[in-house]
Amino acid sequence: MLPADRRKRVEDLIRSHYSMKISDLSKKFNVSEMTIHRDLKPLIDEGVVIKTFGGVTLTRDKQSNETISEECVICKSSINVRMAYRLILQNNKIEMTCCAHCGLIRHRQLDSGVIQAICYDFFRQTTISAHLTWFVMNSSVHIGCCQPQVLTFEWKEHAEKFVKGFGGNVYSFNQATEAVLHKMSGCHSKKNRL
Amino acid sequence: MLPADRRKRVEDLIRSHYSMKISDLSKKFNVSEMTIHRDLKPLIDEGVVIKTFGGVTLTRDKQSNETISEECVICKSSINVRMAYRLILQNNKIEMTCCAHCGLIRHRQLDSGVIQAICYDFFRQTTISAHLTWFVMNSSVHIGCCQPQVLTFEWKEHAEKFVKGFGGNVYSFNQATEAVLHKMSGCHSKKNRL
DNA sequence: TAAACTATGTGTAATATTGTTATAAATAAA
DNA sequence: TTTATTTATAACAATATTACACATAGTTTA
Repeated sequence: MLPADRRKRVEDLIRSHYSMKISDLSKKFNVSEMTIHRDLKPLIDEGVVIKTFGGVTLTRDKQSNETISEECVICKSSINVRMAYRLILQNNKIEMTCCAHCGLIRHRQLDSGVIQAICYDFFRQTTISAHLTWFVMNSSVHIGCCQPQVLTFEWKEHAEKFVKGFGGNVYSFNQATEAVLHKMSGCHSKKNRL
Repeated sequence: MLPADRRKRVEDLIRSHYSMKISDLSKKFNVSEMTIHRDLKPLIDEGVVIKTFGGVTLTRDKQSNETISEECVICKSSINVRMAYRLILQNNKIEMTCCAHCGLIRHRQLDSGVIQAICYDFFRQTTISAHLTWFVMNSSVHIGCCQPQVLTFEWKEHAEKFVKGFGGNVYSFNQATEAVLHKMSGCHSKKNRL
């Protein structure tokens, strides 16, 4: 491998891993650690990485880089923003659940403690106030989040057409809350996520 | 072999391999390394390639690689990963388009330069090889990406049920490629994104 | 034919890369 | 704390690569 290619790949590796050990990079490319140190020199000068004892780290702010993976307050699984349900509380805190299923449960739990709740259109990912959202349950599509699955739509038309294709029922906010609680026989199944 | 032919082939080799070692080129064409250096001179002056110690590298790919650009290579809009279409190229580079619409166009452009292409299930966001994907066009749902809109599904059943609810047609990879090109009357509309 | 030009190879000095060593610094262990 | 281990840095040497000058062979042109 050409030196230039190795240097590029070293940089790519650090960028994708956030931090790397010098010894690992040395083994990976089958060169001495001194060579890795030398490969790193320009990146350090540019301010791209900083050296730690035994390794290198991206200088970029860790927070802004890593996906601050929050977990669902109900089922504790990691959250895919696309399906998320957000609850804005009286104490100005914001809670997030992995999907409308957990969201409706949490919403019912906190009840009047919730000032506002928002979810996202399943198709277009637009933001919708939960009270104006159309919920689809019992369809034949399984996204891989919680069961019974609850999908959210901004437009009733979309929800109804979805049901036409994939089965299930369309609910308003209040109907959906009741339906979820009714369906749940006391337990909450935590499924694998994407 | 005529010098001019060799020079052409040297350039082609670099273009297809992204980077090459001077020593390998020298052996391949049975000329001295000095001759290869001289063959490279005009390419360097043109800015097509740059020399690294022991080899040459394409300059343009370095650009697209350094600025890991998250914009669609076709329509230049920012990319929502959910809809993205990824093209893995022969030179190990990866290109990304904002949606299957742009993806199919790019795939057709590069043709055999594409080793593999992947897209994501519209519902579950699972990864699918483009050749095995089912494409839905002309449905009544508009996501806000490019028109004519192309949605991608892993399962034919999902695609068909989607069409049942939202109209449109289901296409295989080859059919979709043709359909997109046929629909496009020579222009590519750049639409607002989410 | 002779001059001019092109293509190519060779030799050499300058430069780049790399690994090894020794020494200093940082960290871990006692 | 002190000691041991690991890592970093600098200096050196070996090797690889490059750029340049020059020589040679072939081709074109007047």
